[in-house]
Amino acid sequence: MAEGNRRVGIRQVAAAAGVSVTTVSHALNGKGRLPQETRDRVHEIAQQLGYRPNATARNLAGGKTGLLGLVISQPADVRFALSDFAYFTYLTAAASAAALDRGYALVLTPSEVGLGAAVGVAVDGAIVVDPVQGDPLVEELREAPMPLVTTGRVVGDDPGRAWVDNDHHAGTRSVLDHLARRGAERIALMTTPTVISYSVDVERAYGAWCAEHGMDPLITKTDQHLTESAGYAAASELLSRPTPPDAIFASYDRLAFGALLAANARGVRVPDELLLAMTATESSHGQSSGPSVTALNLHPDQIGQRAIELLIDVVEGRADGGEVLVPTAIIPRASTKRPVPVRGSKRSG
Amino acid sequence: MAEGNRRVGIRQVAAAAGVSVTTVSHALNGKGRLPQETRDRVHEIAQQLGYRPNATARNLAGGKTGLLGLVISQPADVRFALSDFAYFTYLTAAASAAALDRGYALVLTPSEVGLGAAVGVAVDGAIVVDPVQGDPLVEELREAPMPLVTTGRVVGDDPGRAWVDNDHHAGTRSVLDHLARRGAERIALMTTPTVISYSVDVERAYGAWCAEHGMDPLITKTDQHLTESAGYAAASELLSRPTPPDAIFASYDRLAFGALLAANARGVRVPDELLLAMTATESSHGQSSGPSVTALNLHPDQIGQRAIELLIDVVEGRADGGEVLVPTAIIPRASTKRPVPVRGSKRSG
DNA sequence: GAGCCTAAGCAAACCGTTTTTGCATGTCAA
DNA sequence: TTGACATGCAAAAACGGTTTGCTTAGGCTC
Repeated sequence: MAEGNRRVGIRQVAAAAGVSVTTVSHALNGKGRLPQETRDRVHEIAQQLGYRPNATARNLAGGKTGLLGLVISQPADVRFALSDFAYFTYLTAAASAAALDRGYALVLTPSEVGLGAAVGVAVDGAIVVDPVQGDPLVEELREAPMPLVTTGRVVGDDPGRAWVDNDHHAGTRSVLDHLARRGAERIALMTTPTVISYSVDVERAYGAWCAEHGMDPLITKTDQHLTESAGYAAASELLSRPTPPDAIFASYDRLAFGALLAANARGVRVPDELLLAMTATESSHGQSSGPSVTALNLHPDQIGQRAIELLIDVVEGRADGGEVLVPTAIIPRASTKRPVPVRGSKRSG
Repeated sequence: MAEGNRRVGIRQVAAAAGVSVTTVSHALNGKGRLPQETRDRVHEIAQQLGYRPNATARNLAGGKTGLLGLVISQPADVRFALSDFAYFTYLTAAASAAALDRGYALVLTPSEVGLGAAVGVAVDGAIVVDPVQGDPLVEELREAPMPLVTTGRVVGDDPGRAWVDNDHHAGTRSVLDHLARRGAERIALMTTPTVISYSVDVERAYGAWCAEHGMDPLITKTDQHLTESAGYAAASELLSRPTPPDAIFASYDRLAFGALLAANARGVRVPDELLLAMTATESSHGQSSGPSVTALNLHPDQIGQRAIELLIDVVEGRADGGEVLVPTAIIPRASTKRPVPVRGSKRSG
C-alpha cells in the first residue's frame, strides 16, 4: 500500500484527499471544525495510504518528548537485588506495554541516576515505584515540577497526590480472616523494617484486625534482605517461643518460603500445626518443596498499567491527583488447607 | 543559571556568544570548519547558560526517533516467566542505562507485540535477547530492515551478523575443568531442550570436552519450565541410575537448586559424594538451604551494555556486523569444595 | 592588480507535525 | 438589503534543532 518514493506523511494524505494539511491534522485528531464527512474521508485515505504519524514531529510541535520514566525507589542503606522481585518485572513489563499502547515510550531509569538534568533524555513524566520514606528522588521530581505518579504512597504525604496501590488494608484483612476461619488463634505477621506505604498499611491493618478480634499482635521484622534466609531466621525465632504462633502471614513470598523451611526443620507440620500465608505475585509458585503456599496476589501488572494510565492523564492535563486502588485476590493453597468449621447452623442460600 | 523567561535553546546561546545558530550547532557537534577558539567559547557559554539540546528536535532533523527496542525472544510453546530470570533483569537494566548515557531511550517491548508497524512508536534499532530458533520476530526485523543486535546468536545464522554473547565455550570448559580437578569422573550436564545458542554452545563444548577427556557424555534435559521442580526431577532420575554421576553441571541456577534438593532428599552429600556447579548471575546466591553452589557468572549487565553499544554503532553507521564475546567467571563455592589433588610434584613458581 | 583559494561564519531551507489566524462562503435575523 | 454569525477550510507560523549553500575577508600567486 505504501506507494511513492518517500514515506507517506501528512502532506501526501492531504494531496490525495484534496484538502490542506491543516484539515488532515484536524480530521485525524478530532479537532477543528469539520463535517463528519470530511473527517471520514480523510481517515479513509490515510488508512489506504498507510499513513503513520511521525511521533517525533508531533512531540516537537507539542513540546513534549513522548518519554515516561520509571524508577524503583530504594532505601539508601540497602541495595536489594531487583531481580529478587518478580513484582517489579511484572509491573515494568505491563507499564511499558500500556505506555506503548498510548504512544509513549517507557524508559527504565537506574535509581542511582534518577531523572534529573544529568540524564541524557528528558521525560514528560515519571513513575516512582514503592517510594521509600525520605527518598530524595521524589522531592526532586516534585520540585521540578514533573508529573509524577507513585505506586504505593509516599508515607506521610498529604492527600491529593497521584498514586496507584493495592488495597493492602482489605487484602490483609482477607488473609487474616482466611486464617482465622481455619482455626488460627495466634497469627504472627512477618514483615520488614523498610518504610514504604506497603509495610505501613499491612502493619496497620494487622493491628486493627487484632484489636477487633481480641488477638495479641505479634509482629516480627526480618532484616532488610528479603531472602529465604531472612524468613528462615525470623520464623525459627517465632517458633522457638514458649507460645509460638499457630499461623504466619509473611509480607513477601521469599520470607514465606524461608518460614516453610524453618517449620520443616523444626518438624512443625504445615498446615496441620502451622498455617502459612504470604503476599505474592502470580509467579510465586516458585518454592521448591513442601506444601504450596496460600497467597495474596497483588497483580503488579495491573498496578503498572493503571499507573501509566494515570500518569498520562496527568501529563496531558486531564487529571491532577488521583488515587487508584487495585484489588488483591487471595489464592488458597495447601499451606492453609484445613476444614472451615461450620459455625452453628448458619448457611447461605 | 538558567536566566530568561524561556528555556535556553540554541538561539539564546548563539545570541550570547555573538555568533549564528549554525556556528553553535557546528561547534557543539564538532562539525563544520571552525577554529578551536570559537568552539571553546561556544562550549563555555553553552555551559554557563545551562544549555541542553532538545533531543526531539535533534531527532526530527536527523530523521530518527532516539528509541531503541528490546525484546526477549520466547519459544512459541512455552511462556516462561521472565521473572524467573535475574539474568533478564540485569541485562535490561544495564542496557537501559547504557542507552541513556548515549542519548537514546530503551523501550521494552512485550514479545507478543513485537516491533512491527502495530506498535505505537517506531524505533531506530532493536535488541533481541536469546533468539529462539525460528523466532519470526528476528526474520521480520531483518526484512524491514531494522538495525538489529542479538544477545546470543541465532542458531544457524551465517557469520557477519551483529551479536553479543558470553564465551560459553570457554566457560563450560572452565567449569568442567574445575569439577575434574576436584575428582569428578562422571560429570552430567543438566540443560533444557530450548534451542537457543546458549544451550547449543554448552552442549557442544561439553561434548568436545568429554571426548578430549575420555569421559562418556551424560546429558539430561529437563522440561522447558526452568524451575526447581524441573531440576529436582531431572536430578532424581540421574541419581537413581545404576552408575550415577559424581558431578552435575546445571545450565540454569534454579535447576541446580532443584538438584541440590534432590540430592538432599536421597541422602547424597554435596560436595562429598556429588559435586554441583551451575550457570548463574550475580544474584544467584538465592537458594535457601544446603551448601552454596559454585557458579559460572555470566555478567548479564555487561552483555546488555555491550549490546547497546554495538547497536548504536550499527544505527549510526559506524558498524555493520560485529561479534562481541563477554568472558565468564567461575565463582567457587561450597558445592565443589574439595581439596584439589596435587599431581606429582608439579608446582608453579 | 587580477585571479584564486581558504578559512570563518551566516542566512535560509528543512525535518513533519500542530496550532493560530484569517478568509471565503452560506444562513439567518432585522 | 444588510450586517451578524456560523461553517469549512487554507496559509503560515511555530517547535528547536541540522544542513546546505552562500558570502566575506584575507593571503597568496602570477
